[in-house]
Amino acid sequence: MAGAPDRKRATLRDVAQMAGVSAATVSRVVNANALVSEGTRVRVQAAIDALHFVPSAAARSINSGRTHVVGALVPTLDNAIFSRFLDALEEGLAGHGLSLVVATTKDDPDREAERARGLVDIGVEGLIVSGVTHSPVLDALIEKRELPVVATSYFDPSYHLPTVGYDNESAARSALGLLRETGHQVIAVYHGPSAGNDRTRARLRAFRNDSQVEFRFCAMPLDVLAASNAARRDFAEPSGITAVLALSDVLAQGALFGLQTLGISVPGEVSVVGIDDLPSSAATTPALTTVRLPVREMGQRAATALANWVEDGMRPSPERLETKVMRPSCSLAPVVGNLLRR
Amino acid sequence: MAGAPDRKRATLRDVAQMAGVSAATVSRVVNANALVSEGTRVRVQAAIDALHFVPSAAARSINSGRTHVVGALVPTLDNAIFSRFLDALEEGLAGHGLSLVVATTKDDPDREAERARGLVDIGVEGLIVSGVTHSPVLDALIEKRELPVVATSYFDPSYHLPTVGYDNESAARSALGLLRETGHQVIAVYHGPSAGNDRTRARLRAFRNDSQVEFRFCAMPLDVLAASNAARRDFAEPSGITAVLALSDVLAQGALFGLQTLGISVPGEVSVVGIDDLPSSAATTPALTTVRLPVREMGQRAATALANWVEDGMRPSPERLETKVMRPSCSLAPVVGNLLRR
DNA sequence: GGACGGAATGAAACCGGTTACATTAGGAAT
DNA sequence: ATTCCTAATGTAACCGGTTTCATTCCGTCC
Repeated sequence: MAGAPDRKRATLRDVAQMAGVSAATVSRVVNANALVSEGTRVRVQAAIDALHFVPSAAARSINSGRTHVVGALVPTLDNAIFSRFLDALEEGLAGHGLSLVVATTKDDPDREAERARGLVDIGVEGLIVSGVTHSPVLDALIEKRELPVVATSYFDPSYHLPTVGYDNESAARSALGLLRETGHQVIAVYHGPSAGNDRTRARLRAFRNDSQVEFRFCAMPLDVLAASNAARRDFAEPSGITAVLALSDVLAQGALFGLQTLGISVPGEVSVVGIDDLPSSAATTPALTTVRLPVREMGQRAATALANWVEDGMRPSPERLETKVMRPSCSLAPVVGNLLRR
Repeated sequence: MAGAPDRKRATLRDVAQMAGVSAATVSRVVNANALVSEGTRVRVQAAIDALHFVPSAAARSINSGRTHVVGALVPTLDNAIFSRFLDALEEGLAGHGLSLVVATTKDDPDREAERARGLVDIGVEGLIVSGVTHSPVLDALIEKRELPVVATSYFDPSYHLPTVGYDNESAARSALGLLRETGHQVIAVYHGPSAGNDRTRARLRAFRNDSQVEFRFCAMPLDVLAASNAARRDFAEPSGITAVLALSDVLAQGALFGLQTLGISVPGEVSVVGIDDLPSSAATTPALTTVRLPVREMGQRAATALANWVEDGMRPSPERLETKVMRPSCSLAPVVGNLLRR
């Protein structure tokens, strides 16, 4: 509304001059320091308002050495499991007075390192990363700055950074266990890209050396339609497969939808098991049998761990979060039933 | 691994001293300035490496006046529609050399204002907000700092901030139009909380003053299970309702799942229409009829608009993004069919 | 051999705050 | 009235970079 006079933003000294006091006094007023008389405070505040003065964050942090910002590197936001995690993480960090900068890596270690460099350049005080496989460039950067970094979605107490997460292999083994107990012998394993994603690779390790069960591995993009199409392909004609084990719920839901399109009953004819436990997995018909990954809790724990490290220099201990089988019988049936039908 | 000698982080002058040069020269080396001899450069670089020197972001931005950080205020990350938007936004901003800080508002204007204050305190150069209804505190803050702010998920060229978004009322009207054309006269409208959410309120305006159709409004938390339960309640016994119009796909999916649980055929007996077009909405059986909101594009456009404003001072013009009816016949059927059955 | 020009470097001011320390004034205590 | 203490405020250094301008050194040209 005003003309063009105030081109540059007002500084603390501008305010001081207008109020007829010293810079120190203005600083005191801004920081609610008690040692300012009421009269002065009012006068200074008037000048602050008149000049639209807002203190510079950069100038502040140059003194305190703090930015109150931490960064998170996640594969993508376009997957409910990460966004839930971030939702909890953001909330937890805010509770500690920290802000969260996000950067997506698309599961590419080089891109991750590049983004991490960007985050460090803007002054993050700590970092959240996913998994334990990272570019040497990133490791060097972390070491160079002695940057507090917490690795999530993975539990490995021997890793050189503290991990806050679950055991991916064991989660997959839980899912597999359900299928074995109920007699399934030919299982389609649906999973997302494993290159650049050590969580997926860890889950895949649950299927090594198994002489009793035959696995049909099927990699696909991590999206519902891809899994639906895969199921439509795999079950178009009899194949002997009696179950789909999806390494993430997005794919399990897709498989379920694809089977429904084919008119194949779940769990009557084919069993479906997932990993994640997305909110929507409880609502499908039938509800999905899945292994719950406690991502909300992981977000809170990671927030606290990183916040304490950043604020008090307390390097956190690794934390293992328990996974849990949800709705074990909803989309899962003994194989006898399936065999009878197909 | 080293002992405890280097407690404080190395500064530019530490490097200068070790390399036996002036601070200015170190600065030149760090910034790849051409006017440094090869020998000096090597010597300085060695000192930088030895001391693990990383320049301070704060000290940098105090000179440039730039932080290269912008903030986004969204209701929640725990909804695919926002996280997709942020995914695109983050990517777009990164392309302009800007980092993104996220803060969640839970649709509470006070919390929004408080978080905005936090973002300004850490030095964001611009802001992305959702909708056009904000706390006066936030408006004052924006005006005071002359902060570039783009409002999204809403289109209103008369709003005092530039909007990049779609017309919510018209999106809801499109959905309603589909149901009217096919003869539905008693429609359940499922929607999330409208307090603090002007997008929802705008969508609800599409249902005013309609003498031909009877609406049964039903507010619920924005989550699949809530909608599933609502449907199970509403359709447990004949009610005359022939269609569910959900103001967001999460609820439409929930309604679909709930109906399936009851054994009610969609669209044979009841039609379901949503708004959003989540990726998973294309995969359900039947696929959901829905009004697509171009949130990815909105993220890109908002990123460009804000980036140009921040970088070049070019205040963007409002941008209207088109919504589009998707899969008009999948979960929608003429009412004759429904009437015959119920 | 002296003047000139450009490359390499340094000294110091500066950015916008914070803060340790000095100074002043006014009231209480003696 | 003198002394002492404290509240209120100012002065100036400082944080860690960037940048302007001055300076030095050297090769070149006349």
